[in-house]
Amino acid sequence: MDALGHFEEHIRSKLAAGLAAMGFVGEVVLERPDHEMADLALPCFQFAKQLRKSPPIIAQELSARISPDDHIGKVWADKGYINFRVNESLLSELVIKDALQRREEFGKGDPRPGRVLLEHTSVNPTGPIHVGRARNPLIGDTLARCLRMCGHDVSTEYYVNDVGKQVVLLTWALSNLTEKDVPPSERQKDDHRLVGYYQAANKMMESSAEVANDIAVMTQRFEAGDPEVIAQVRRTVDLMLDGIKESLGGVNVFLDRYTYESQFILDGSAREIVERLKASSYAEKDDGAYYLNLEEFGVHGRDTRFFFTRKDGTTLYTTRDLAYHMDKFRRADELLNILGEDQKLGQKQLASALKILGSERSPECIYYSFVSLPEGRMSTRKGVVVYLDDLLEEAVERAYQEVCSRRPDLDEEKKRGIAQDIGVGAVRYNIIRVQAEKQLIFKWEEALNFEGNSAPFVQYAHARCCSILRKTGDFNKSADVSVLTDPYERKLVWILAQFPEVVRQAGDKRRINMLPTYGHELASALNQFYGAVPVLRSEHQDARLCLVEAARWALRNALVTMGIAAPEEM
RNA sequence: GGGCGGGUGGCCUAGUCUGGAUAUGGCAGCAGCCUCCUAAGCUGCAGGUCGGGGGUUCGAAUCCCUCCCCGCUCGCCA
Repeated sequence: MDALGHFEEHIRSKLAAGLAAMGFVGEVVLERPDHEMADLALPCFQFAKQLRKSPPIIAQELSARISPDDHIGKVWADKGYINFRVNESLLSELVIKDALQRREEFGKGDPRPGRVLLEHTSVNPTGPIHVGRARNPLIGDTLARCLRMCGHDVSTEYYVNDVGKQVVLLTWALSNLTEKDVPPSERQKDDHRLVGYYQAANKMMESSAEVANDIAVMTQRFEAGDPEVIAQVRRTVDLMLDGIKESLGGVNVFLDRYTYESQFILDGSAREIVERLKASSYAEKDDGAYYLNLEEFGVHGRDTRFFFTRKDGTTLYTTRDLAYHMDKFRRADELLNILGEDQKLGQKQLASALKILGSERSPECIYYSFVSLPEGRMSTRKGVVVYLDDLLEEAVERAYQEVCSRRPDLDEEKKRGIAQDIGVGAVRYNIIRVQAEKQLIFKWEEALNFEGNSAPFVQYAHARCCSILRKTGDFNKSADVSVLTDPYERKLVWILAQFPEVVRQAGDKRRINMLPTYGHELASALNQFYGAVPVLRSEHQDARLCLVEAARWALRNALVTMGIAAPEEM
């Protein structure tokens, strides 16, 4: 248990004992009021009925039963509440010691059992990744980092859709068209370059029966499991995927594994799923195509029919996805999927089908709303689109301009490095800070915000800590921190103490937007302390340096958990 | 039409699961602060029917009902 947890537990048990003595049986749930008001509090209204006394009197009597001790600094009753201030010296000592000793491990939870497989991104490899879908890798990667910080064993995975008309069409385009047939691409990266081929082939297929036939034949061969065509498509997809991987790497997203959809055709597992489903009592047939009737799974109306073969007997995306999930369950204990909100029905059907297949487990899904533009939904086809590459490039460039104007003293390489950290951080932070279900409209001025509630704000606080620490050299790391009694110091310690719990909750509740919220709060407390309390050449220099270093680790670890670099100067 | 998700000052947002004291911050606006550890900062001011209505409760942004608005979705596509 972290330091703060001990305090809470201590106070809770004292309260429970006190209430029991007064005749109350039940649960005691503490609250965290505004820090100005109290550290911890218990509203006493809930006990009024059972104890037949008014809340202020209960609070009064209960507070009289509890006296300050090594954990409790102060206890008092106020307006029906019983308030606590913890023993600040002890809290400071425990929290600061914890941070200084555990350093990059500060905030990390104890190892938890079970393997977690987190699938994210999985965007179709038919074009560069755009901001509309960029929430997926950023939420997925941040959640993976957060869960690891919580102590989970996590691996991340991208499901590559290398099956279907779209990728066959693209493959056809690459072997039948040349550079002359397509408009020049703005970027030489393959994922951008290939879009022209895809669009040109699409047009040709519409206007030429011969081309359409070529592609249809190719698609049939693919679906029949022709290894040659599958391999050819795979090469095309890999070209596109390399571009996507590069974009992801640009925002610090790296996946542990890429699983190709075609695998489940080649190894026969999709076929096996078909046979097993056909044998189930839910299977029905319409014009030769098989489906599951999911009426009794709470899927109503027209959605109750969940097709798993075409009338020609070939498998569908959903069939392969089932095979994939069965495969994932063999490799992990817990499955997490990050999905666009358009996947909800499909996932409900998939979960039902998994039950029919005899799986007791189903994946846990986290859905996000697409990022749209002020003019509407993003679409590569319509040209209303902002690519992740463009956003990142712009963010890094803007950051570079800022660094140049603020820090002309730095050398070029350093300025570029800091600009990179800031640009990437700003992009990640701005997407992560909003809860996933909320619809988000992309605005350049917000995405490129370097002030206020932004990554650079948190990074700057970290750089400030580093700057102080750099100037001082060695100091007494076991200095007596009980001298840190200034309100700014106490506030900072209090927020520092929440860090382990914030990480835990962000992971357990799958609400990673708690991380930026906390990061901003922590950075803000550090900045206020910085402005109000001198550290260097002050009377409590060593104690304050300990606090600064503890804050430095918390800021750094919070940033790293968000996949954002913690530059030492900026 | 059905299902799911969102609606919090001009704009963005936390809090909603687990009801509790004056609703969290940011942006934009206004007024201040760099002879002192980096002003990407700090301080102050101004700005709110928590979509509307009803209910439950000592107490509702939070729970229940209802209505409104926005998004997604309802393929033998992937």
